Amino acid sequence: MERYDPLKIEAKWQSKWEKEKPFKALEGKEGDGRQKVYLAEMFPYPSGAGLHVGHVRNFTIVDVLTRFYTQQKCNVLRPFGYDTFGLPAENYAIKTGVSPQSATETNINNFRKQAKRLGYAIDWDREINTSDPDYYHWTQWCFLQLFKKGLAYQKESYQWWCPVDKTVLANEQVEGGCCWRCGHEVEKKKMKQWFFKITAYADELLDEIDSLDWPEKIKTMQKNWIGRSEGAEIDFEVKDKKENIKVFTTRPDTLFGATFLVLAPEHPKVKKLVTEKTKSEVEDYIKTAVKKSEIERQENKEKTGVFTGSYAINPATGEEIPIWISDYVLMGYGEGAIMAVPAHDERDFEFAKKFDLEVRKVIEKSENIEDDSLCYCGEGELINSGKFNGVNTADAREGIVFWLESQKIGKKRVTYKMRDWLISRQRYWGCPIPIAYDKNGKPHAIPEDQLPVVIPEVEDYKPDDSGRSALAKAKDWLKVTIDGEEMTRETDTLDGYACSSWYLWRYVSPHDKKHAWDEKAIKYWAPTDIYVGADHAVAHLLYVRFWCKFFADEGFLPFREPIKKLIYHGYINAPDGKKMSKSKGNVIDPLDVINDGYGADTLRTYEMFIGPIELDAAWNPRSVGGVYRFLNRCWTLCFDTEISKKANNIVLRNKTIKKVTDDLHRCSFNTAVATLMEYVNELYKLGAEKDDLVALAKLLKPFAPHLASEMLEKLDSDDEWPIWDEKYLKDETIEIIVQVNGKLRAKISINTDEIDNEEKITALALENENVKKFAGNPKKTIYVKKAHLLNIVA
RNA sequence: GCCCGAGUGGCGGAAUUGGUAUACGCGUUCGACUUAAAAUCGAAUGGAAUCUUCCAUAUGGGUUCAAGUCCCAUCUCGGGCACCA
Repeated sequence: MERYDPLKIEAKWQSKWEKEKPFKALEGKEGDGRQKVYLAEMFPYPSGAGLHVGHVRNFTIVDVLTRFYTQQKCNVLRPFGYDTFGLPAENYAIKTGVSPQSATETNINNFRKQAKRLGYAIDWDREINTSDPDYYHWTQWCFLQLFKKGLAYQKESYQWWCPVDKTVLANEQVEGGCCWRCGHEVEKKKMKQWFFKITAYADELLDEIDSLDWPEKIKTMQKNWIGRSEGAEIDFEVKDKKENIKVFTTRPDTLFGATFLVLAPEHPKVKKLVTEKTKSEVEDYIKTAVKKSEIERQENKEKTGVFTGSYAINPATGEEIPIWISDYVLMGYGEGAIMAVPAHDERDFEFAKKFDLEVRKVIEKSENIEDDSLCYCGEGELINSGKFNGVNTADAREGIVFWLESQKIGKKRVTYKMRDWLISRQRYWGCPIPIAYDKNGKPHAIPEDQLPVVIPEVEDYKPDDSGRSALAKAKDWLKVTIDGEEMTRETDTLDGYACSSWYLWRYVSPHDKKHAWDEKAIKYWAPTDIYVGADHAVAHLLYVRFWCKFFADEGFLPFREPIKKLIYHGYINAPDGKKMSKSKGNVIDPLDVINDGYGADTLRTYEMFIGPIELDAAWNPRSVGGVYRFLNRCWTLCFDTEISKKANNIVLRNKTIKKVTDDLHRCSFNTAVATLMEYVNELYKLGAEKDDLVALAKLLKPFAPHLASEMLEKLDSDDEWPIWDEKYLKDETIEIIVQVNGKLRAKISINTDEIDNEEKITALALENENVKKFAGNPKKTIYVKKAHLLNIVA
């Protein structure tokens, strides 16, 4: 018998697949009558290091499902692409002078080669690359649609700025006060920047989350990120000035307890509130507050602030209350101003204590609540609140807002934590924003027939502190004529997340020269049925939903949610349980595992067996060997004719088919592999007939496609997914579990057709010696047919 | 601080709807084959008592005929958010 030689058979099948392209999605009539299934992974950033084991987990999940549905004769779309814009290629260019264009090409070629070495069932004719002008042409087109509708707009404001990468960052890209790419502390810088108005879809993004077949964890994270809260907007008149201050509060019921106002240091009205006496102190405070980094703010939550010198009138009490400024009030949320109710808000309480401001209690908590703190934030009955005395807080929230509305000094208001999406980047290696400015600095869209705006070649990729990208150095490129008028191009590029916000739709018609996506193809294939990834819970996965809703509104997409089912898998860590990293030297290279002789089938099957898909897992080299032994046993079973002998395993076979099929439907890959291992172990003991081996090869194919193909060839069989027959799922006899008071005391065997004969089963159980010992005096019996179990209560 | 998860042998984990806890794999031990080793095949493997029993699913309580699974409290770990008014 020939030995199992994975490297040899994998080369054979891979070259066959390369030639015959069996994974091409069927188009037109060919696909008729078949169920369409559109699967994708979050496409990779092709780094110079090549595939890592995390990619392999990601791609293999998609591959197992792709093959599972393909074997069921579905019409499957499983494309592949590369997310190529970004800092690493640009930083590499700055360091080495190798252009990002050329480094990207090298890396893509390597990624493609490695993905092919893993035997993935990819439709290679649909490859996309976000830095290809044929692709970003349409990213720019998407931008222009948003621009036309006012959903891409410019705003001058304080933004996160990374002093190392010399670019602004979105809120989602600042992690713990540091740049998500280089880890350096970020600063605030006042700049005019481009934004996408994602907040226009806040409610819909929130409301439709519950309908998605996504992990709860991700749904909760998105809900928290959107952070909807209901409350009121209230006008406070400024004493002796023709000015008023709007505040947002979720607790209008506490209005009578508002003893001062606090404005964010960046609040535009601060200038008008200062007096000769307070001016210099206020200006100093603003200067330090703006300079303060996020880290400093987090580390030191001690309240700081200054009095502006002005007073406002509390509309409920008519009293004068001082107006302060403090950095604990954030400009980006609500109105950037609050009414402080120190008796019923922790933060206001701290501030009042520090600056010796009045604390006025307006809520009496009910007696059964144990809370001795001076600041009570719960519910209760109003006191010191004029005509609202005695009203409970929940009713008062309605009542006071109603009163404010009648006085025209306030109204109901909903706010969100989510901000608009900052998309300008002062970097070279990104999609140019298709905008030009006229002499007055007014932005104009580059006409659609002049797209794509191609990235110009430059000599020096280095960004600087000018706040403009290296594109500004391409002097000729900067000039553009629109409608006969000479203009200057925008030099910012788009956040990479913009490029990945629509690629799932490009895949349906990747070579379309006239449209971002083809109308017919999108109707047939999209939305994506299963999307697999390990990151981007809020950023990418929220942006795709936002663009989907926008393009649905514009009539370009016939659906409002882009991803039906999301599989969010865990990371693979080093054998020591720590994150793999070059500096720690604990990186497992998947290509090494293959080339060490294990082959791609073992690697794939191992990563599916490593543990539940949603959890992190640690690499275990010995377990890789265990999976290799399993595949070896499959080989032996099929090719060693001495072991294969006539046997009757029809029940075992049908049970296995059902279990593996069910497990794949619920994405329980580790137990599917375990079931196949059990099956093989049983066949070793019982002997196998041809049908057993055919079933094995077909069920194994999603995990180990090369080996399974070799087996199917030898067995002269197609690969159509096997179907179990209900009538073969039952053995002739059934084991009944007999418990006494819930404890196992005996097992009795009956004929399967006696399963409903509770009387006989009970009688048999009570005859059992061991049962008699424990249940001499049975009170009642409970028979659970479904569980094959009889419990005797004694 | 707030919001989610999770805690099962020496290890990774299984138990899908409340119904035989520890599937499968690793490791370990023994045996077969071999001059020998590797590979392969077979057997055993939660703990304690020792022949069928007791104790075990982070800890303490509860509901139930029956709890890893449900409820309450506590501890530990992981993730997310973090002055969002």
